[in-house]
Amino acid sequence: MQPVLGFKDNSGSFVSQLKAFMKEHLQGLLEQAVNRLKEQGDLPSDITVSVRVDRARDSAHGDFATNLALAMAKPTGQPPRRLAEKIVQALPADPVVRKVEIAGPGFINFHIDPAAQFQIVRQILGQRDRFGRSHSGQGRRIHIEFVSANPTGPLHVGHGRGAAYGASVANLLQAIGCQVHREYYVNDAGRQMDILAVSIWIRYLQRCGESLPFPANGYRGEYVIEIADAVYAELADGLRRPAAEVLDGLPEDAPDGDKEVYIDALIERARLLLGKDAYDKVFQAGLESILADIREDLEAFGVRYDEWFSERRLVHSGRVQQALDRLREGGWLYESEGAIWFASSRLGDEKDRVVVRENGQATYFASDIAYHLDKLERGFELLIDVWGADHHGYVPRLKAAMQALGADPDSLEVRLVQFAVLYRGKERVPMSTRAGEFVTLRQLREEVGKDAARFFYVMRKAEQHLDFDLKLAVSQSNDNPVYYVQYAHARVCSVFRQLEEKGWKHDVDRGLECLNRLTENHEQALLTLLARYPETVERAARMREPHQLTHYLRELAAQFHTYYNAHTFLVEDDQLRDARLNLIEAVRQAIANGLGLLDVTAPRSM
RNA sequence: GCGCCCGUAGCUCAGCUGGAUAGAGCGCAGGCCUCCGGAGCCUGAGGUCACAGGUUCGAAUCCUGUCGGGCGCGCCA
Repeated sequence: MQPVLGFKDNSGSFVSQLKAFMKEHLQGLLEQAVNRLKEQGDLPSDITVSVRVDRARDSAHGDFATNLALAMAKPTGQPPRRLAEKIVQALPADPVVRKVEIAGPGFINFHIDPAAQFQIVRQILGQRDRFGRSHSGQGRRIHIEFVSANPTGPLHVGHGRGAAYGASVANLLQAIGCQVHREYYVNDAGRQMDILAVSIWIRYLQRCGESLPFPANGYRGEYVIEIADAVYAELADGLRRPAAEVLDGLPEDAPDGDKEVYIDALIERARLLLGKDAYDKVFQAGLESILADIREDLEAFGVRYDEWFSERRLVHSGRVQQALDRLREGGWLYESEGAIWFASSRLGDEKDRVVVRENGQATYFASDIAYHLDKLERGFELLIDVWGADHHGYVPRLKAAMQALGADPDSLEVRLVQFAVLYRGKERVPMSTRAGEFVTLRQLREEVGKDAARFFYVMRKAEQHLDFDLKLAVSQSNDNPVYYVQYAHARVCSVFRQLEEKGWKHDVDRGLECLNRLTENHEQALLTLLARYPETVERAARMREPHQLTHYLRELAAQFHTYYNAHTFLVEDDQLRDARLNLIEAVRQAIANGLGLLDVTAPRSM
């Protein structure tokens, strides 16, 4: 492997490409300086400091800066500027560091040798699609669960953000060398599924010609009718029962009665009249059809899972019972008012929670505890759950459960995603989930396309409310960030097509040898920006903030467009030309890699 | 009432876990340009970082309180 930077580390071997972040290199130098001062007795040997190097915001402050001296001033009782002087004196000589300055209250500013900046181009062209990936995650096994919408209907736009966010975070973690397991928890065991089954059956009966009302609490979507039709096509009148028998003696439905009581009674009636096998057939038809739809939808959205985990399987395997037993052994369960409670308030929750209802049925929370225990037992070190922000009240109880089961509460990390509000220009798009008239994720995708949807969804911090402008997302203008970034990529490709038309050839090696021809301000700016890509991926992954990557890509694209407008790449001077082509090819590669992590395509032409 | 999240330029938002003169895009004002790919480029105005205290060398960032907005607070999932 060719060294990226021409410096050597302590052991005298070349610093490997993957570790060759300038920041880390400077940190190393500073640590050496501190150690040297400790040996000399200029610093107390028991002092521990974490050396941090940041990029300078202002180029007048050089390229990198550290506040080390400021941070050490207090513990050592020495004035920061004096400390800074000592540190600078103790700093080992290094070829890439051109100048070190002390500024302001005691900052140490590093000026990097411009020649070292060129090496990023060599690195990118060498690493190609591996550029920006690292091993800092050390193969840590991470489980990430996201979307996990009930399979009672198609995904809507509210799920879209969780999907885009979860998938991007998963990609980022994988990029820094974590072993990531993506999972969808299929809630196929709860009462909601029975409501779906019964909704389908009623539609089916209507299809058969029975005249009976649709339950107020049933699922009203068009898809329910389609599933009912499919059942009818397969079984004809096989599941038909007279309306009078179905409705006989049922309690009053809303508005006069209680719709919850009514639907539960209707479920019981369906079970009774159909028998277990036939009822399961309807249930299964609904589940399979909707799950298939969700899968296909997500697939087209660029989201893939390693596993679709069935709640029903979990329940049938006895895992819920096991989890409850374990809690009981730990003394966390007690009985009250006929129900069994988990004493979560002892672990920070605001009140205790029911795990087994008065009617003997385990709650959703109980199976969720079992599910998370199962994840841990599968050997994952970190569990990341991505939830809608409306579920935030649920976090303390699940954390409490983790703790009661003997797990480190930090092994569960819940990421809350705020809702997105859709706009068309200035106009807000109405989204009423209740009436079944919601905007589906599929509709969104059809309107703005997968790429724009994925990008827009993660453009903001997850905990920030998102205004999603559909009109902007489809516009072919520089105001549209996706278009702007993709366009930069296509533009590079276009330059290479132009090159061919002119009958010239791109000599990469010659370009690499002539990188020092890249002396323009625009070129220098691009080089520093490119060098920031790996750090950006690293930080975005560590902080679970894909929006940092979208912002970076926008910046890189903007810088490229500026460069494009200021300078001609296809010049007669072939050395300069090849150097510039290498630079823009590096830009293209960084954009392609970044977009790839967001599952957004990088088009060669638009 | 309690809890979680948010409050930064006219608008939409960044701000690298406490650093130097708080940034970008759009919009606005002025001036150039027609170039490899669709209009671009440069300059400028615009801020009490919601408010008030506190922590310290140093706060948009951390702590407390107040105000404003969003969302939760089931033996639903």
